[in-house]
Amino acid sequence: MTETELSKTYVPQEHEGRLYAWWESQGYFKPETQLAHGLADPDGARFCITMPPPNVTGILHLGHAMTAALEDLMTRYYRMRGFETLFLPGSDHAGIATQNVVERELAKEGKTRHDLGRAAFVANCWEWKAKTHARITDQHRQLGISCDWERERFTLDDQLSHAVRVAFHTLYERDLIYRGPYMVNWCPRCESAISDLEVEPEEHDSHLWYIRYPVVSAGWEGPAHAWGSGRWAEGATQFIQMATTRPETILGDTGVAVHPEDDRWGALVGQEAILPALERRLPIVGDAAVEPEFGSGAVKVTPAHDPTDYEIGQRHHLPQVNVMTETGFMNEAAGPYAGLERYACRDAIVKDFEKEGLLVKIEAYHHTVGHCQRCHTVIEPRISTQWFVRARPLAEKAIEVVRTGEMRIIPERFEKIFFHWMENIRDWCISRQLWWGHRIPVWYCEACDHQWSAVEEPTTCPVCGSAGIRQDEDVLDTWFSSGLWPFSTLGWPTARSHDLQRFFPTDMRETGYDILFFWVARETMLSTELLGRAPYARVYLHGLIRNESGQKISKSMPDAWKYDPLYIIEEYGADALRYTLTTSSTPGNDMNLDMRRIEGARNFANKIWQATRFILMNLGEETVVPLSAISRDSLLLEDRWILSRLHRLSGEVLALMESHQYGEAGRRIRDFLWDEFCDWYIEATKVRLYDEQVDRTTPRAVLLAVLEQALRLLHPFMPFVTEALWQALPEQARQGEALIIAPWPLPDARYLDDIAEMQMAGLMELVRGIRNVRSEYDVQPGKRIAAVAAVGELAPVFAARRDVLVALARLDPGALTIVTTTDPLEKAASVVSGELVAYLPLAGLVDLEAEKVRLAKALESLQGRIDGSRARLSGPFAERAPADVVTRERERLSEMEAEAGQLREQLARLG
RNA sequence: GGGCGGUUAGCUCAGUCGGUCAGAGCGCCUCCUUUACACGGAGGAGGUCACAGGUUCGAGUCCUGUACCGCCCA
Repeated sequence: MTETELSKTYVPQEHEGRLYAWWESQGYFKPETQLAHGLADPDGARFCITMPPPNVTGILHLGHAMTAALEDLMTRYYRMRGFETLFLPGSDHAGIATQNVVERELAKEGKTRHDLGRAAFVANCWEWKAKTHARITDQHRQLGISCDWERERFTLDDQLSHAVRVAFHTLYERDLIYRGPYMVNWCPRCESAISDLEVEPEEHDSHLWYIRYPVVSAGWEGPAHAWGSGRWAEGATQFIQMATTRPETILGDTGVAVHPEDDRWGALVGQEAILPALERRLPIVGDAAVEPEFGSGAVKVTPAHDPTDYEIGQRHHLPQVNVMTETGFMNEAAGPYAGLERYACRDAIVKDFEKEGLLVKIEAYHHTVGHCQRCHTVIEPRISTQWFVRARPLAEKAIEVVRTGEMRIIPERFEKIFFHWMENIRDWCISRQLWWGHRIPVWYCEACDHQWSAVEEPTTCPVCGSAGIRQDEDVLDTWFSSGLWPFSTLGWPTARSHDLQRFFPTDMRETGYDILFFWVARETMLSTELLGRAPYARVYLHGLIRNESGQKISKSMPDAWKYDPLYIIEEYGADALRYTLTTSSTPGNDMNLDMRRIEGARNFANKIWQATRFILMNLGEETVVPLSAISRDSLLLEDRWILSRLHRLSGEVLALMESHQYGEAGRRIRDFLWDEFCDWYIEATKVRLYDEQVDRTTPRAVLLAVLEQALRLLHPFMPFVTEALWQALPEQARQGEALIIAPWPLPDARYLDDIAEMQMAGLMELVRGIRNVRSEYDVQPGKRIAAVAAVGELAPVFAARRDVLVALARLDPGALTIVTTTDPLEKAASVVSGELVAYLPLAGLVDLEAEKVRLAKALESLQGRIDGSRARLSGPFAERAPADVVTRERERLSEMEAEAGQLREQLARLG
């Protein structure tokens, strides 16, 4: 796979598809291939990431792209480092979400899942999964991720389902899973329980209804007239007043509670109120949980429909009366309101209270209401028999692995958040009244009532032998199966599975901080409990991606299409998107994605494309000589400089990658390639490349070597363009058959050259100064001008590279004098940089007055800095600051003083 | 109510042992179609690093408080 010619600009679409197909067909994404090529040692270091499985409900968004970009960045880095690397992809069945989507599709045909029956409905879900899964996979391929598709997993795969059963069974046997009737969060639309985490609190403007119930007294034993007659409470002499945000729950009231020491109501404790409409007798109880400050100081108690009331009810043995159906309608217990939808009932009951004179007032009230994360329906607290995981013992182990550092979270501050959540954890409701998912592996015997959990499908009751057994109808929370992901995907519970032994515990979990509790916490708890180890060594959390105005990107936004990863890839290329995502933010912080940054990244890809084109078209006819075959003596200043800079960069990038500072690493690589390699080194080599009289082998070798190594450094950030360019390089300039499996460039200290860097810095400073003066005097860009450079001990160095100076500063080669020192020239503009000076006798162009002003201004600003530096050095700084810092400051001062001296001299000359 | 994050050039963002750190990209101004690149090159303008204290020889960088924005938990 080689190319002979590069197109005029980089067109991502021409390369991405074919390169990805080629990589995949060559098996480069597989650890086995690395071993077969001798690129990794089966007993050596390894690196493994399991991909956070996307939901099969829809399409990938930028958050997924972020995850994919970062994971693949790490994967490619470690693969090149020679670690045996596995990036394992997969997807998630997303119980509620998928079921909702499929139900919505059915609803279009006017059907419900009950019309189809369980088996047919699940079959429908599988069809949906097949479609969306294909789309998601295609998107991941377009992003260019190098995951091992042959190891792809899905949470409902046989093996993973087996893992779920083993996990459930194990926890069940350890008494870490139990079943019972408790207050849960119920979604009336999903008709299922959901966990605490799946409830999203949201603020609402609502009302506080102040109502009153008549209290039984000597003169009034109860209503004598029908509810709705307007005379229901006639004759009552005493009322207890309270406030509620949910009038429909009145029908489930089984008591009234007041604070025992409340002045207003305390005396009523022990008496009874009559529940309007239903005429149930409600004991008035004293309970310290009642806040005397809130509302009227008395509260109605609805144990079956409110968590707090549930507690109060438990304390005072109040009955639990459920007045609603699973779908949020009032049931027969609601008496005259049975059959009404819960909010219709609210309106009706308020109206009736008003009619009966029991509505005291209505106040506007702002409060938070829980909503279903998946369908946004208002959650109804409900007593329901569900399965739970005892979270506390699991949480303790999860806390432990983070405390000991076995698992570290990046950024570190999330460890505190993790601890806080774990320390206050509540039992996890894991049963869902759905059809799409892992059915709970518990069976009940009709004959003897035995209940047991099993891994293998039983046919008879193990106690009485009856064949009359039935499996629990419910399915498990999706997060229960995804909580097993880092090991179920590697073969657990088969302990001797090769992948499990080789790759577990895994090395990295990359995901958004928004699912730290949902997923990372569950994975950690299940892994520590079931395998006794943290599931991974590191958790790297990225932030949320918003649009450039900081708004959360949602499907309903009119310009949502602009933030579709596929659209961005089509428009700018996958590399541009990936580079932007990996270099524009820091872990744990949200990011406002600005398309201009993506455009800049695209431009960068094109820039290195152009640089490579330039190099390739200047290689000449002769065979390319690799840098290793070039004598060190033939390296000139700029060669030594760029090689030194490259190896310094390699060292910095290595340190940054190892400390997970990927963004900074990517930016440094860009800065090197664009600002140093392209703007200075390539420009400097033109002197030699365009001269047939000189040695062109050396610059060609250096250009190729530096480019090749820089492409390797950049590859994890921009895999496609770097591979495309690398393939275009002559074989002598690269090792191996593909950049994706090329060795990671490690710094070589032999190339570090402080002297060359210092000398080149001087040359560059002088060139910048000359360009500046040219610009200020409006010298035509093409015009070559004369110069006298007085550069002290650098004179021989500059003299040796005078061609470079001439080319970069556009000097007249016949009129350049390089000397150690010289008297200032008259009628010349001067350039001063430290001790280096250049005089530009711009005949006819130099306005002496303007030049004086210009130099005086420069001197003034310099003098300010000199004064500051002197003041520091004469103060306590000189004694208290570290020696090297003081030394550096002294050097800086003397350099500035030298420069000031030069400026004064020149000013004096100008009069 | 508790906790956390953010506030750096017009815009989007970097700045991890406190000492050329005041930066990048885009935008803006001037010039340039020079045989890699106008998805470009050269030069330039632009910020009291939210505010107030404190620690220190020295603070965008550490501490305390305040304001505004946002998030999480209860």
